Amino acid sequence: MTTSPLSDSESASSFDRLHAEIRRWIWEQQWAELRDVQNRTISAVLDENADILIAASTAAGKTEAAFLPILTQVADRMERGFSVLYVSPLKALINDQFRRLDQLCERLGVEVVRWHGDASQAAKQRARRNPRGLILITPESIEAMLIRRPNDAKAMLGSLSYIVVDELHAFLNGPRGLHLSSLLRRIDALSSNRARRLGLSATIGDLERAAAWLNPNDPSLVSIVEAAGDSPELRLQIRAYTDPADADDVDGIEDEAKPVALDRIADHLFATLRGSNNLAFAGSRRRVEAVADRLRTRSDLAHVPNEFFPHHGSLSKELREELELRLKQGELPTTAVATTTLELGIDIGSVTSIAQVGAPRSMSSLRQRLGRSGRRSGVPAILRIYAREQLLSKDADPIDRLRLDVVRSVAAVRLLVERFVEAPCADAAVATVVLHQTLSLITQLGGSRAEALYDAICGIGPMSVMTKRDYAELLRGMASPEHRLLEQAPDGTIMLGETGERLVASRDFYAIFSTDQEWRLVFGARSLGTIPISNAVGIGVIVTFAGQRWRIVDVDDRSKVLEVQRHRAGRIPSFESLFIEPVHDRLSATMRTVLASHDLPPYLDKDATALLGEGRGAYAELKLASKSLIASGRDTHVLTWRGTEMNSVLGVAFLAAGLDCSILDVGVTVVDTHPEIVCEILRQLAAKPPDISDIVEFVENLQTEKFDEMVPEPVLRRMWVEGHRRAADGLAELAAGLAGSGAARGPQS
DNA sequence: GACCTGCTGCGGTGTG
Repeated sequence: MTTSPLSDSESASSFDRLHAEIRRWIWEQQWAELRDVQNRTISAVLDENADILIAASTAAGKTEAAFLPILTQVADRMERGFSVLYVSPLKALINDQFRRLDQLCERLGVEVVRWHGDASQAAKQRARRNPRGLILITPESIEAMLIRRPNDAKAMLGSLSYIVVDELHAFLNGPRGLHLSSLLRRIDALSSNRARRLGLSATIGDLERAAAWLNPNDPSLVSIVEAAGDSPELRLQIRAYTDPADADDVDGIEDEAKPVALDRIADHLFATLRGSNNLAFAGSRRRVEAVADRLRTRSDLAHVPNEFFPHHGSLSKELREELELRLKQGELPTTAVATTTLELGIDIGSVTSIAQVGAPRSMSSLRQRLGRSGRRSGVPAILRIYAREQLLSKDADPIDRLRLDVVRSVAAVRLLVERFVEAPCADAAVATVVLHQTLSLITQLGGSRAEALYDAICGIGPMSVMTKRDYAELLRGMASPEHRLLEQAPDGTIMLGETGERLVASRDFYAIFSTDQEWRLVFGARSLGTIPISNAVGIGVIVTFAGQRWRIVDVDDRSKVLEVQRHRAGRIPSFESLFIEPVHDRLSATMRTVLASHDLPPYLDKDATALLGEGRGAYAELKLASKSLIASGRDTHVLTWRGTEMNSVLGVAFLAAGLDCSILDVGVTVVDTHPEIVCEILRQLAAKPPDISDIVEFVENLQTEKFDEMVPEPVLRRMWVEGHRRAADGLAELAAGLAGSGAARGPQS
């Protein structure tokens, strides 16, 4: 405590500019020095007046970087109302940050309040009466505050100095980001001075887009503080495993008579990961359960304590928190088998290695996962990818012969080394969010006019893709006798209609995403978690869940509770979903590069090396370097080597031409159609590309978001067009290339 | 052939 914690003069100068009490606090923490991100953010906050985007990898000290200078500026503020609004996508993260900030803030005499659904009502009430200092809140709680207590909201949020958005990358895609972006605009409207915005983010693919999210008025005014990547040494291996050709359920529970790839993957995980802390990412909840079950069985057979536990969104909070605590304390070796639940910022400490079951599909996810390993300096990050392929019969489909799971694993490693991360993409949720925000804003204001509503919600930012004409049509649909969401007074004021009142009053209104109804599994007094309502249940049915096996002993259909007891045998419940995680153009293109090259990466095991060789052999034999169409039985595969977005648009163009098709990761399969015909269609697409407003008529599943069923169909179609325009613009060029390279002969064509 | 996230206000009962 006697020595200065700072080494160079630049640090010293930014350190010296912090509040005296904060400097004392830093000394007491015994920090050796301020990190680079922290120094640069302190200057940006104190010297400039712009919004700030802080992009740095996990555990780089972003929170302190933002809050040390912010607290320096607001510590002595006397004005009523909160000074700083901190928004987080997770309640758990709010609790973590509260623990980190509370002690420092107390020293400064700055109040901090946690404001989310599980936070103390009494503390919220106190803060409502005397709003001061920091408020840590979720988007949904902002929504509730604005519509339930609009007057209090103005007193609390009407004089903010700063808005800090944590995990900004989590808001760049999808409806929740659009929702928050609208809420922040509504907060701006409560105040005469716009609060400065700071975004804290993991490494992201497109800093410009993130800056535009933060400040849609003028992205060029956003200062970007990007941490120099100090990536640790990476040790990696790609291992491959093969399922039998006749396996009917490769993610089911173990059957000794019919072993599948997952059994041998579990053997290797058990032998390699036991005794240390690790994360194994298995993709789906069903596969997480399947892997955790196999690992527990192996522990039982070896008469050793089990140290492998499942972690996913359907497990009860208690079970998840027990596991998170066990990982963080690090006293017992622990491996969590997880979906994406352990990617975001929850504090679980550092782990020895990362296992990835199945080839990665998203580079930003892969990087985020890898960031959990090798966080101490001098310790390497370790990644093992377990690719799964099928034993092929003589008449196998040519696509399967390409060994795309091994190839995608190798491609992902290449992109990891190149530091590629996907940029955020356009999404389909604009109409749902505009409808939701229209109801919400009318409630907040107690009625409004169409023009004012349009300007407030769609005037600027991502929702501006909706035109005034679309908005008028949306309002008419909302007011129609079918929906009765809105009514219009004789003077033109728009108010809530009968159904609108009921919708806004319900507890389910605040969140912009919907959740399916579920069964809750209860063992004695303990809640284990939930499974979708679609699972067939009955007394005597055996399920595998939370890494153990259970027999259903009672079904309460009214409260949707299943009472269970422990059991030996088991079946894994299904968590069905219609959508598949999209693949980016660059990953598909890199897969082709991998197939076309001849290097044998040293990090492949024997089987992966052999399978990569097989895939390359098939690629050469099918002449795919020059050909794009492969006949397969009565079908034709069209290999675009593009991502999911482009393949979807091409698929819709085939539908419009009267052909059935399905979407692949690297192309499209046209069903019951000869390559010559497909080639002819492609030539037509190249010569006279269809208007996207015409082919959208062939898209069937337009209603994908929470309130879409109340949006007029023509509006949904126009929003789809806006979201796919970029891909559609490239359709003619793609089709010309594909038609020009013609057809390869498949084995049985 | 996918994943994740969130929630008000009231009335009832129990406790110090």
